[in-house]
Amino acid sequence: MIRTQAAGTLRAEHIGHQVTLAGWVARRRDHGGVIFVDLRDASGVVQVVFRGGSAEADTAASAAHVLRSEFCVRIVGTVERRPAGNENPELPTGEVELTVTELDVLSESAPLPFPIDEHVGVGEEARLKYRYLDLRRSGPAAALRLRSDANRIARGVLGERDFVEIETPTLTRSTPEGARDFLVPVRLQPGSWYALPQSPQLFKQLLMVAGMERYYQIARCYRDEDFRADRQPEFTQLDIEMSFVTQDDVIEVGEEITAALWKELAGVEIPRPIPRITWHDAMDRYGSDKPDLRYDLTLTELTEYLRGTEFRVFAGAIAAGGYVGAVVMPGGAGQSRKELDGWQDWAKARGAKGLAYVVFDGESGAPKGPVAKNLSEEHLAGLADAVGAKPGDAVFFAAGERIGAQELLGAARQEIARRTGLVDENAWAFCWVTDAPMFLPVESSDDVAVGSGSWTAVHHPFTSPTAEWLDSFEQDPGRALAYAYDIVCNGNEIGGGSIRIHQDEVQRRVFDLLGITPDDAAEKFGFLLEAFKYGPPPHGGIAFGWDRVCMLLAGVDSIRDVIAFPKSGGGFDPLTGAPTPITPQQRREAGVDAKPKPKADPAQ
RNA sequence: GGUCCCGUGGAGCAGUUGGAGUGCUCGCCGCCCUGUCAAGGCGGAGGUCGCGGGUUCAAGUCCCGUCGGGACCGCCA
Repeated sequence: MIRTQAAGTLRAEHIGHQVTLAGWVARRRDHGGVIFVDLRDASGVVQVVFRGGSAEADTAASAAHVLRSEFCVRIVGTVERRPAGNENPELPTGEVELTVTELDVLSESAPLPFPIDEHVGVGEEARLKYRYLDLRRSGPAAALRLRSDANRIARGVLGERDFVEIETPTLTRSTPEGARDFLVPVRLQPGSWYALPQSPQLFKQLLMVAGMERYYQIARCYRDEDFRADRQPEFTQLDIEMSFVTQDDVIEVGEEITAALWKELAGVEIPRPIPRITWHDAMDRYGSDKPDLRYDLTLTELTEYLRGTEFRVFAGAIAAGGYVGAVVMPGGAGQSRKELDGWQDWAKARGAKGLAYVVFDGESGAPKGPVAKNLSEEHLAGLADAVGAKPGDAVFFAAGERIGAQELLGAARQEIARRTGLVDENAWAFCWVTDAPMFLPVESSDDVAVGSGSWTAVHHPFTSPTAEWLDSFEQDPGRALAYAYDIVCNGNEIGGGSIRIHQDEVQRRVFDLLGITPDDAAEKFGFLLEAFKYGPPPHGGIAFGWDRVCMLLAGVDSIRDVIAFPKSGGGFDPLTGAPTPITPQQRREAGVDAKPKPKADPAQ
């Protein structure tokens, strides 16, 4: 090593020691006769002092005048106690300083594109283009170190429980998650393409057939869909699969990992067991399959209460077998007309027709507003009680197809919480959402979901129905439930999984309902079905959205902050400039334009 | 594919109903300075106001288009 100590580790006990440090010039304070430099390395910062005195110290001091921000230097000196009154209690090393006898400039730094300074905000574009400089800052660096700790903790929990860490291919076939695939041309077989895995789903099931019994992997996954603050097309899962388990067993492991992470990295003891709510209850009460339970606000269904109303918006939904519901905005009656109109724009931006509302007068409690005029005396009289509103509150309504209307109210619930400060930013609220429906009706024609039936798998087509529905899911697919579960933290889905189908006959019936013919199935997942002929064990698993988990633990707003080199919205990497066009020769060699030769698929 | 917000020296921001010369803080360069720690003092350099078009006597400001970034919807566990 070219240094004897790490800068941030120097303490009073080192006083008198001659040490060699190496790091970067974080800041210099040149007083002419004495120069202070804050020397930073990965461990922290220590103040070094250039002062004349001896021949070599004079040489170092005069050389120090040319030091600039982020010069990389090696420094030899003596650790000394700072003069009385000059200690800096803000710094862990603030009791001491290094008096320099030798300075060696290892490399110089050009003027920086932005300051490497804790208290200066820098735009994300600049940060990502010079991410290596951004990561010299303590905040961004800490986020990556936290992620490393999370990996270590998860490996520890799983290792203790005899899980086997196994890597699976990234050049493979399409997997059944239902997102768009990234495709890779294959030079050796022009016209044929690999897909990058959307998850290791099929491989981890094969590993169960292989008798590994307990598998995990910190796996890179690829889905060619649009970006969000919590979504990149290239992301990481902590992927887990177990044999001979029930849903409760998987949930127990999931809680163990979650509890360990939050205990060590957030200093929080998560109360266990983590509460469970069924998917349908979550939709009914919170209008979301990933409810934020940091606040209490719930939805109220009014379908029965308002039956018989003449207000066309509600009557139409009820007549069509739909749903009418409401959510209260505490104190919402105090909003101006403009603010209430703003909610209409908010709803329209989400694709809704609008957001009907009634406000209750702050003193009389009398219902007011355009919708109130359309409701009968009776309906108005009992409304406040029905939805749990007090004088001074506002109530928003949604009507229409059940899930769609509930989701609108769920989004309104969140927005209400945000605007009225209901969210406790220091709270951690976890829950499991269980008993997800197996199927949803296929609506949009551009759905890339597998199969051509009128139903699509909510999770993926290998998800097992619950015991109650095992024999009967075909009879009422819309109500059939699956052993599928998500873990939710503060309104973020941080993980999800299911018990898989391991019986041939059940799998065939599910494919049948999804409109996947035996030929389709053989073509898409033939290798899996083949494997399942050879004594597949009952199995199930879970995958954590690792970027989101780290984002929450780091207390940041975007997964970009916990990814070393993230991409920006258009799939563009501001640092490398990827993606780039390819040369004609690359195009030729890659076989991008080649037609596949018809041939027998050896996987069948 | 859609909605909203942003784009002004290297960084972060201000710039009013369109009105003379685009301003501030930090950084950068030079000089001074022996106890600072987001050091201080003096001086200096650095700008196609993202780009293109339009309205106007006059555009950083208004309009249209376009590019880039961000948030959201669609899409996606």
